[in-house]
Amino acid sequence: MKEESPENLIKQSAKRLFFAKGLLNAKMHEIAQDAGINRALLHYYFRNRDNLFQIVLKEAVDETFIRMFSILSEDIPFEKKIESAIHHIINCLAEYPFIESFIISELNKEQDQNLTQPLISEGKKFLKKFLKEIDNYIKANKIPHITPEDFIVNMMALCAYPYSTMPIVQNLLGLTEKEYNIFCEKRKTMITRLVLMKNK
Amino acid sequence: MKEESPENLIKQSAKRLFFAKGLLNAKMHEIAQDAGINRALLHYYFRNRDNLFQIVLKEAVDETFIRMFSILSEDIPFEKKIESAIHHIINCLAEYPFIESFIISELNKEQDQNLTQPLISEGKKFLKKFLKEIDNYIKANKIPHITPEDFIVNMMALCAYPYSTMPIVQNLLGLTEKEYNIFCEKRKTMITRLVLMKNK
Amino acid sequence: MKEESPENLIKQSAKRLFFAKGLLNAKMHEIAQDAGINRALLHYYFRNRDNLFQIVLKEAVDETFIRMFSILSEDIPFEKKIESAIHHIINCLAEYPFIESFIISELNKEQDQNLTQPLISEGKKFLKKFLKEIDNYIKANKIPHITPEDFIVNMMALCAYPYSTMPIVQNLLGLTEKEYNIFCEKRKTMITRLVLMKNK
Amino acid sequence: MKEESPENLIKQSAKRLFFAKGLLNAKMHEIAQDAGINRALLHYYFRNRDNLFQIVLKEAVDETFIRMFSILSEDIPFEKKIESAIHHIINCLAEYPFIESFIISELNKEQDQNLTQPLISEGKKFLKKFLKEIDNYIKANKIPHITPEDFIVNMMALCAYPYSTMPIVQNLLGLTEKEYNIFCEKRKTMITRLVLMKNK
DNA sequence: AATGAATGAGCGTTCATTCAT
DNA sequence: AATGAATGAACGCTCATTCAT
Repeated sequence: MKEESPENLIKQSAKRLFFAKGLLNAKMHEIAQDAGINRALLHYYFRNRDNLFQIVLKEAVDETFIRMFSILSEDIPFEKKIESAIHHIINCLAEYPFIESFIISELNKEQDQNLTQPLISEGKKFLKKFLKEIDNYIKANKIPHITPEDFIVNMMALCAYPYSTMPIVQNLLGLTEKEYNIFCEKRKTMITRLVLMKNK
Repeated sequence: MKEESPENLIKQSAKRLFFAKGLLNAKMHEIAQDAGINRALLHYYFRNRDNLFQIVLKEAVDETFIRMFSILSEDIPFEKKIESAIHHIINCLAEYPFIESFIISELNKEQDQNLTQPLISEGKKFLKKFLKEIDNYIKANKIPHITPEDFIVNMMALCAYPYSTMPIVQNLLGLTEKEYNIFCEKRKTMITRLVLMKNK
Repeated sequence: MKEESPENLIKQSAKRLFFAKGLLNAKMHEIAQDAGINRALLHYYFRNRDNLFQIVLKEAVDETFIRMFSILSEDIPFEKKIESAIHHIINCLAEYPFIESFIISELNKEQDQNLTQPLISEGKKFLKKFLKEIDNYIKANKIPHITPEDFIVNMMALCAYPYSTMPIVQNLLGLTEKEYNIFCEKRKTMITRLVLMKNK
Repeated sequence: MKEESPENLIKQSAKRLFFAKGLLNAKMHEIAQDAGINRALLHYYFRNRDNLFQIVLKEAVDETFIRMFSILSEDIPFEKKIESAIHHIINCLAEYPFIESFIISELNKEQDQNLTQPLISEGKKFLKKFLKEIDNYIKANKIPHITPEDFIVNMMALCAYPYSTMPIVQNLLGLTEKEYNIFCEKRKTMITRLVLMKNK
């Protein structure tokens, strides 16, 4: 497999620590250790910390959010798209539960906003069209009290929250990691019904 | 006022940086600077970083989550309690949007689990009773496809998500800080209706 | 004495290593060690390496070269000024033999030219007037084959060379450090006579 | 041509960076890059940095200083020899202006004194004889106030100084690189007259 | 109570050097 | 002979913490 190359090993380790284990401030030496390589080799391949950030973040954002925008922009029935997007986003979050936390945490450091520039600009472009589409659905189905903005925030919230809060909620509910993943997985259909108001 | 004491100034600054501004890894010197005092004085009052963490975290957890448990344990009609809790949690998050992110981020460092010990144990005790109460409500109102666990996760998710993701979502929706706060505020009633399935 | 303050100790050590011992690339830890203090304290007082460079270099340049410009700009007889300047520059070089080497070495790294900006601009302004003064002297005394530019380069060369090359020349001439300093000191009058062409 | 061999390419690059461009602390990677070869190949041919130093330094010292000793030891009229030596040393310095700076800089690091051992021992042997020859010339021509030691230091100083200080002096005099080289070149005859006291 | 000064541990990064091919 | 990959040692710098006053 091509996965064995040091570049990929490093990127996998970085993603695992940043996005999967939630070590938002993982040290270079931790990443190197996780990848089973020397600290200096990390710089040999990725120059510096920021560069490694940008690369793994871009890949992860493309796979999850940009892909979600793409799914929701397809020319298929609205309800189908929503279901598909919910499945996609939950599948992604099951792999990288802390990706949103990481992005937010980086943003709050207020350094190079460039990191999320693509995500924001792509997202705005996408939203402009999509909010209208939601509005049509809301009116057509006479869904009360919910704005298009609420609709999309609700959808994301219901998907993402149990992942980003996993360390606490899993514990509170007294579930094993496996059981908790099943719990989150089952929510796919529940969330779809809830946001589309198909409560029968 | 008691607020002027250095202890309180420091705690306020720590909470502001950690929970309000989302600087999850704020440096001691930043906190001292924000409080307008000397870096060494910080250690004089709070010994070390971890100790400061514990103290401000305990206070914040008591004010938000323990208080929420308390509200939801009161002996008043279920729907009233839910509405009250939603108001409470959103009010708290409006002040400290990143408190959950902070807790999770600290937990992922896997050091002293003691930090959230009280939150977890209190929470488990509370949940044991409350999940049954939800179950009763679900059956009584014939709400389909939703488990008690879903019910509470949904409630929290719909409240918390727009706060923890504020830096992105506010930007994506093209709202000012003020407009975004109003947007979140308005969600109170929407969320109440949604989780209680009062869609009329 | 005020010399005992850590700032001054550090600056003295930096000057000693850079300008006196000729360790043009002295490490921060060497300077700290020479000053008898902690490595981190160096940054406490001088922020970073470049800042320390700038400060000690500016002080040394002001004391030696800017002062020389000042002496040679005084309104006293030409021959007196030359004699005075030669004494001044040799006295300075006796303390910091490698100051010129340091400046050149830094310049060749081609980073912040700002370091020597003041020296250059002050020097140009000074030279414009002074070259004319030399020209008058050359013509008045009918000194043959020497341009004003040669005159000043010769003067500096005769003073500076034995200092910048001390480690070799002292050894070649088989002199102790003390003897070599006396040798250089004695050159003051010889150089004065030579550049002024007073060979009687 | 033999010049194309990697060894020679590397040596040329090292000399260019060390002696011509004045990058006294040029990195191995800069030398390799300048030579258009791999960083590892540099070690293949020259083992380590110190070894490369020794080799290029020995070659340069032989070409300039040992050769100068040789010229000044020839059995021809004193004044002829001086003139010839001045021409030789200035020609050498025009190619490698910073060779003396490099030697001194290395010496000040106080590691292997072996580097300049040959230069020193050859020089001492040469000087022993030559100082007497100068002394004879001084007495024969009744040159006042100048010792044989001064004589030779003056000669070297007047030749070398404008080269080692080129980055500053060229700038101060407001000359282009070409103009400055001509300026230094013209000094040959002036220096010859000055040290031999032929001021007519 | 309050502060400037001081320190040790650690982090990101560079660099000469070596290894494997 | 030649090169990409890999490593250990060191360097500049930061930061939490302590000391002295």
